[in-house]
Amino acid sequence: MPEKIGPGKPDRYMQPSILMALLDGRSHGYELLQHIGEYGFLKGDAPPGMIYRHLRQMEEEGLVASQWDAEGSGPAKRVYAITDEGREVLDAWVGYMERQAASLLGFVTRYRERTGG
Amino acid sequence: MPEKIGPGKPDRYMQPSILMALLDGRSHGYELLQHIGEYGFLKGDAPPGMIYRHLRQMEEEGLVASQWDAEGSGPAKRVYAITDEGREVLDAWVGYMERQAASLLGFVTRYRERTGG
DNA sequence: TAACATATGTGCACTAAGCATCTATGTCAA
DNA sequence: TTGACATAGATGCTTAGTGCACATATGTTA
Repeated sequence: MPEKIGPGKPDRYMQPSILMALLDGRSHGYELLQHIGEYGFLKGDAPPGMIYRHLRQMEEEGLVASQWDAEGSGPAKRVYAITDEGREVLDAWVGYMERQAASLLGFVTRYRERTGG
Repeated sequence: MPEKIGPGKPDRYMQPSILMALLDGRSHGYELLQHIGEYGFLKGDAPPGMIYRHLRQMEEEGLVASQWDAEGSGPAKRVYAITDEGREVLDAWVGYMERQAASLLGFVTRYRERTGG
């Protein structure tokens, strides 16, 4: 399970961002697009194609579960919810992110000490 | 110049690690291999092929400069030194890493508040 | 002289990103 | 009533970067 997190995955943190957003309740791709930027890991908006691919891959891995929702206005939505396994993976991600933050701050400190800036 | 740093580059931070190590003085690939793990961004050792490719690409970009050193024991080494441009890029990296650490800690805090753990 | 450590590289398969594009559906205004 | 627009989901293609195995060369030492 811990092989699912951490590098070599890039530092956009799409997966934990999606899982985190789903902690607040079920949602669908198009809606998630507009919220996962809040965490500060994306420059602009996430490319739309990206999030759908992530969601489907995460469903294959059992981290989220989806069902179609044709209610409401507009076209049908594929609505996702986080699973117990998703919660575990998110927890592991948070641990990794904490360690990563510590490494980053250590690096920054080391640099400032050397350059006196 | 700021396009050279940040995502989509992965979070192994090879480039800033190499530049940082070269702040302490000129060095060569094989030696750098054994030191850049100290910063905490690599699981085990960096794959040897990786570092040589990075060094040559960084030389193309003008961040480091090399010359052959046949002195001393063992085979000749290609010894690298950081350039002024390399120093600027490292400085930009450090700024990026500081912001990244802040985002990470923000994410972690948000998670802990939600889950109470 | 064969094994080993040092030192630098190349080749290939795989993954993920980035971007453009495509499909479909519902809404609303001219 | 049809054409524009917003919503929603998905695919195709190119490129970048990784990971791993392997190749090459030189000096040291048993």
